[in-house]
Formats: sequence, structure tokens, C-alpha cells
Amino acid sequence: MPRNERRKEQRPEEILEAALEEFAVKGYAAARLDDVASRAGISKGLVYVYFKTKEELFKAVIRTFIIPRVDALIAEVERTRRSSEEMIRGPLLSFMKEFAKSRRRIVVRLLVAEGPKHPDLLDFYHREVISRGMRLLRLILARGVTNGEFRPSPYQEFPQLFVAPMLLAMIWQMLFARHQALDIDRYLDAHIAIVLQALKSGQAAKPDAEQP
Amino acid sequence: MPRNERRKEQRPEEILEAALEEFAVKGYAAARLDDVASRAGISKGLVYVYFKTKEELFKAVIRTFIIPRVDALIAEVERTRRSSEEMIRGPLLSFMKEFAKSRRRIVVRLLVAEGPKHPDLLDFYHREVISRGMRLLRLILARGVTNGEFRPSPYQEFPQLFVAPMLLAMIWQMLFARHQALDIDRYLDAHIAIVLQALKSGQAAKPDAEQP
Amino acid sequence: MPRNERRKEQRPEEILEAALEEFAVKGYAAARLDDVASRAGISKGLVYVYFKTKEELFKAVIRTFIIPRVDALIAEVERTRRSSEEMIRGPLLSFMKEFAKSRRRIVVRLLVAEGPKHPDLLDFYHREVISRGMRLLRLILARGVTNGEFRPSPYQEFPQLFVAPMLLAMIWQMLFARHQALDIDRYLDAHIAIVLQALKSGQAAKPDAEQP
Amino acid sequence: MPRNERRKEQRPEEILEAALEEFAVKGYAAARLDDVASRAGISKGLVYVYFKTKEELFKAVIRTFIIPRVDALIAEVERTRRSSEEMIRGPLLSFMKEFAKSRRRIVVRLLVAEGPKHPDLLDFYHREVISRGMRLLRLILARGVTNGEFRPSPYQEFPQLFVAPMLLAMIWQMLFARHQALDIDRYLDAHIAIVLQALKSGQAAKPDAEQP
DNA sequence: GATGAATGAGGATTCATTCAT
DNA sequence: TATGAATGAATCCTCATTCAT
Repeated sequence: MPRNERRKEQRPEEILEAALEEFAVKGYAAARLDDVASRAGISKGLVYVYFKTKEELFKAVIRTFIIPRVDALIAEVERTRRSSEEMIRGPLLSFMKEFAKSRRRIVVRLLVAEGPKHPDLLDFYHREVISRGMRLLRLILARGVTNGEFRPSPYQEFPQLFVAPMLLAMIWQMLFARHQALDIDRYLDAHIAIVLQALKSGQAAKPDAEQP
Repeated sequence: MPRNERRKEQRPEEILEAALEEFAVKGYAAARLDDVASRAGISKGLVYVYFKTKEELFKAVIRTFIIPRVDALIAEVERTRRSSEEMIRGPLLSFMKEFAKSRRRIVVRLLVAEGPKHPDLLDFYHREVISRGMRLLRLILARGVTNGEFRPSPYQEFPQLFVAPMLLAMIWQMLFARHQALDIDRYLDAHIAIVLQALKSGQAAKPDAEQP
Repeated sequence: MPRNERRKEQRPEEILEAALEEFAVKGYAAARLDDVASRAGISKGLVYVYFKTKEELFKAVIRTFIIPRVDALIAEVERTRRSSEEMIRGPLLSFMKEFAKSRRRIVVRLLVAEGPKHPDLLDFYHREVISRGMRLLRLILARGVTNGEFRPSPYQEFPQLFVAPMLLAMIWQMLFARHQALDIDRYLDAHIAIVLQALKSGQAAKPDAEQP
Repeated sequence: MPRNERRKEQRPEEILEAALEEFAVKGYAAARLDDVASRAGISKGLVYVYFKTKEELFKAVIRTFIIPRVDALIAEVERTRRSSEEMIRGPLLSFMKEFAKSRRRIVVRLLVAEGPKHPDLLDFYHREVISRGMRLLRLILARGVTNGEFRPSPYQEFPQLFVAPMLLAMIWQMLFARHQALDIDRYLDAHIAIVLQALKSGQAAKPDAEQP
């Protein structure tokens, strides 16, 4: 395989990496393709060989960096045979910690910023990440209930409550790390402790119920 | 007071309203001052009489819409003499519900999107909103502990856990309402139920401790 | 005469003064009527009561500040009965020294800068200043020859040679005073000495003639 | 070398030529980059590839057109071995005639008009043109004195007297050619005749001295 | 006479995109 | 495949001018 061919295969990846950095720093509109190109060590024209427009490139960035990690999480959860609590304390917590600290969290910021102008991106993201993630969470919780590990809880109806602290952590670090850094590991540990307590005592599931 | 004078006083407000809408729909970079002006029913040039640059206008938007509501919340909490639980179930929950559904939640999206390019905005927002909000939360929690209402909990160290679901709800509605609307009232009720259970049982405070 | 009326009469003058300063500092295009107005201590709108457009104001500036001084010079020369040499050593040299150092020299810069875009200004200036000045010079020189004071000289055909050093001095001071100030008095004294020598020896009149 | 490359090298020159014409006709502020571009036969955007801003372009114009001619003059004077009088009657007079009639005289007008707003341009011009020109003149005059060709004269202290007529001629032609054209050749011949007479008789050097 | 709010034409500048080489 | 010169649409911003008060 000649060198050119090899480059040809690596190019898109290199460009996406460069684009991620540029979009991260400047935002979609302010990022310049010229800068993406220099960062990737190529000429502006070559970007257009691989991505038809700036918008396409942006969408590719959004699509590329999260999916594999979500796939891996799902695969891991499906592969292993452990109690639901172990799933939560293990792969899920790790995923949340890792994602909240990873460079890829930028994608979340970009999505928040630009999503409303790119409905197809939102469709894609909801389909490929959000609903699959929620399905996974519901599955684990439901299994936990079936197992007798957990009681029914609002987390089943609102899995968003489970991930909200991760979302906040990401945004916090991107905006306010400078003012007041968040110790993400301890923060998420605390969150998971609360979650598990709620799942196991189960009383929280009935907001209107009397507290004994 | 001649009509002109009266207008002069109302203009900034009207322009800020129009700008909020435009920034909300298009984002900072893609919003056109021309459109802000038409939306406000004035000419392009007049915007510049009140706001020196597009950036100034943007910053004013960010500064204007949240502060009064936070002030009101703090005032309300300080004014009333109720138990900490009542504070949480009352003013705090109302605030969260209202903010998550309000048009002003757009400001959060704008801040996430553009914050990193405007450090002074982040400084301002952290100073005027974030740290005041966190102080308020810590105060209520600490009082609750002093009262004997609550046990010590991770919420004292990480008040972010308290507001994370509100943040997620806002973002969710702005991005995915179309795909799967979130029933914010029930969702936040469920959150608060979990929080209060954790505050009252107190066990969640020790993530590493054995659960009996 | 009520105060308003008095103001009415002084306004144009005050505005012209302010405009001269602004045009001097910024040039025609970059001078802002707003600044002219504030400098004159009035509102922008009022400028338009006295001067129909910015261009009219500019032309009025050009017309206003030089003419009276030229008139005075001519009157002085015509009034007094002195030898031509005394005229030159006296009123003419004084005029050149004074003008070269005066604030009004700015008008020359403005004329050089903007003249070509305002042909009527050039017509006016040529008619009212240039040709009258040249006529005056030629008169003095011719009288000197008639008197026997002077021999015929190129200054009669080219009175520009007489004033060129004044022009250079003005421009020099406006551009290069900071780098290397010119001692205008001594410089013009030297010039006049050369002129008078040439006028009196007269040989310079014939550039092609042998120098004895 | 592909056609594009060749263009790349010629472009700046072509743009500068076009800009000189536009600035000459309109002045700095009123010249439109769009017109510069059309005049150069290119698109507006391309001007910005070669010159960062309008101001940079302007400065480049000022810097470009005079220096080479001054360099050539200095080189010529230094190269040739002739008497000082021959220098003056030859290269210097030619330079003055040529410059006063050349299209490049526009640069002087632009400098007078815009100089005060661009101090770095004035620095540049003073350094590269004015002081080098004055040094050259002083050198020639001093040599002439050393040779016994000339007597000491005010031209040594004030070389400006030597060039003033050229400056006037340029400005005259740019402003008043239409009203009354100046025969520059004869005018400068006459000037040089006066200068040489003064240099050779030397009496003019002492303005205060008795005239015999 | 005097103010200053309001207008909108005009022009500098940027940058995604194209295409000849 | 790869380059980078060239284009021109898009938009911020300025400021002369108008006019209701």
C-alpha cells in the first residue's frame, strides 16, 4: 500500500481531531477551516476533499467522538454478568468519571451550543446516544428490581436524574474550573452513594408518601 | 417628559429582549444585529446608541435576565422563617421548576456556548449567580443540620448535586423536547424527594460506609 | 439685544473654530460633526442650522481663516509708502513668519489634502488668495525695478520662488517638528537675505548667462 | 513556475499601483478598497491576502514609490566624480524636475494629508527620505566649500531652502495646474540659478551683514 | 433657537468555498 | 492526491443627516 493511500485513510481522522480542537476553542461559527487545516498539517483545499462543507465536518465531529465510547459501555454492560449494583459502581460510574474528565466532553458543549441549529444532529444524537443510554440505564434498574436488589424508584422513569450530575460536572469544568475546580471523582462517588441508597431504601420513589 | 425621553428609557430593555430571542435562535455568532433591530422595531443604527458592540449587547443579555430572579430567590429565602425542608420544598423547588421552564433558560445555553470565549462573563456569572446560589444552598443545609432536621450530607460539600437535575432539564428541553419531552414538574419533584430522603436518613453522606 | 440673538451671531464663528480644530486633527473625512459640536459646546443638530452639510462647513473653514490675514497684508502694503526692500523685509517677511507659525497654517494642509476633491474651493482659494498674493508680489518687485532698487529677476515671473520656503516651513512643522524642528525665523531670514541679494545683484535672472 | 505563482509575485505591485491611483484621486478615507481591487483587476478579497488592512496598504503605497528614486539619486551622486556645481546642475536638478512632474508626487500630497494620523509613516519618511536627502545636500555643499567652489551659505544649515521650490511646484501642479500651469523646468532652472549665484557669491550667507 | 433620538447608506473586513495547477 | 490563489457573499459598525419635541 503506497504512502499516499495510507494517508488517504488516516486523513479524515486527523482532520476530525484538528476540527474538534478548533471547534472546542472557538465554537462552530468562529472556527476557521484554515486553522483546522493548519492544525491537521494540510492545506485548506484538502479538507474539502474529505468533508463537503464546514457543516458536514462539524457533524462528523459530533458523531465521531462519543459513539465508540457509548458502544463500549453498552458492550461491557451486556458482556459482564454482575449484579446491578456492581454495574452501577463499576462500568457506569467509570464511564461517567471518565467522560466528565475527557477531552471529548467538548462535544457536549458543542451540541448544546449548536444543536438547535442542526436538527438532524440532534436526531442523530438522541437516537444513537441518548435513547440507547437511557435504555441501558432502565435495563439495569429493572433487572435490579427483578433481582430484589433495588426497589422501584423514580430513576426508572427519569434516568436523567442519574446522569444529570455528570452533565453538570462537564459543564462546570469547562466554564468554572478556573474559579473553583470540582473534584469530579469524589463528587460522582457521592452522587452514586445517594443513588444507591435511594434505590435500596426505595422510599424516595413516592414523593407524596409519608416518611416513617 | 417628551415621548423621545420615555423611549430612551425603554429602549435598552426592548433591545435586550429582542437580542435574547435572536441569540437564542441563532447563537451569538450567527445572530445578526439587523435582525435584533427589526425585532425591536428600530433601525440597526439605534442599537449602537445603546450598546457599543455586538459583544457588549451579548454580555448585557447574559447579565440582565438571571440576576433579578436569583436576587428574588435569595430575598425570599432570607425573608421567610421556615424550616429548611420547607425552604427546599417551597422557594427552591419553585425556582428550579420555574427557571427550567422559563424563556430565560436560554441564557444558560448561551453561557455554555460562548462562555469560554468571554472570560469576564464567566467571572461575572460565577460571582453573581453561581457562588451566591451555592452559598444559599449551603446555608439552608447547614441550618437544617443545626436544627436537627437534616443529617450531614454530601450536598453540603457538593451543592452542585442539588441543582444538576435543573441544569439537565433546561438543556434537555432546549435540545430534545421534540424527541421526548420531559415532565419537568414531576421530574424535579422526584429529585427533591430523593434529596430530602438522603438529607433525612443521612446515610448517603458516607459513600464508603457499609449499608446496613 | 437678547442673549439668544447674541449667541446667534457668535455661533457660526464658534462652530468654525471648533471645526478647524477637528479637521486639523482628523482630516476632513475622519472628522465627526458630533465632535465638532461638542467642541463648540452645542448639540449636533445645531451645526446644521448654520451649515447645510459637512462639506459646506469645511468650505467655510477654508474660506474663513486665511482671507482676513491676506487682506490685512495687502492693505498694509498699499497703505505704507516704503521702498520695496522695506516692504519685503517688513510686512512680507512678517506675514510669512507669522503665517508659518500660526494655527491657521492647518488650512494649507487641509487644502492640499482635500482640494482636489473640491474644485470650487480651489477656484476660490486661487482667486482670493493665490492670485492676489502673486499680484502683490509682482507689484512690489516691479516697483523695485522701476525704482532702481532691484534688477529684473526670475521672481517676477515666478513669485512662487518667493513663497516656497514659507510653504515648506508650514508643512515641515506640521509633519516633522517632532523629528527635527525648524527655526522658522532664522530660516526665513536666510531666505529673504538670498532673495534680496539676488534681486540686487540681478545676475540670477539669467540662468544661462555666464557668471562673471 | 505555474501561472498562479507568477501572479503571486506581481500582485502586490499591481495592487500598489492601483491603490496609488485611487488614493490620489479620492484621498485615503474616501478611497474604496473595492475600487482599488477593480482597478487592479482582482476581487476585493484578494487585496486582503496581500495587505492586512486598508491602513497597511496605504502605508505600503507611501513607502514604495519614493524610496527607490531617492536611492537612485544618492547612488548616482556617490558614484559620479564631478564638481559640486555639476552635481547640482545635473542629478539634483534632474531629480527635482522629474519628481515634481512625476505621478509619484501624489505621495507627497498623501503624506501631507494623512501623515499626522500615522506617526510611524512620518517616522519612516523622515528617516528614509528626509534625513537622507538632507544629508546628501549637506555633503554636496560641504564638498563645494572644501573645493573652493562655493562659499559657506545658509543652504548648509537649511537645505530645506534648496528643495522648497520643488515642494511648491508639486503642490501647485496638483492644485492649481488648471488655473495657471507652472512651467516646472524653467521655474526650477531659475531656482537653481539663484542658488548657485548665492553659493558662489556667498554674501547671502550672512543675512545681518552689510551689503556692499 | 436648540436638542438628541433615530435613520440607513456605505464600506472595511472575514472566510467558506472553488478551481487551476 | 494536494495546494493555495482567488472569489464574493455576508455583516459589523460608523456617522452624516433628519426631525419630533
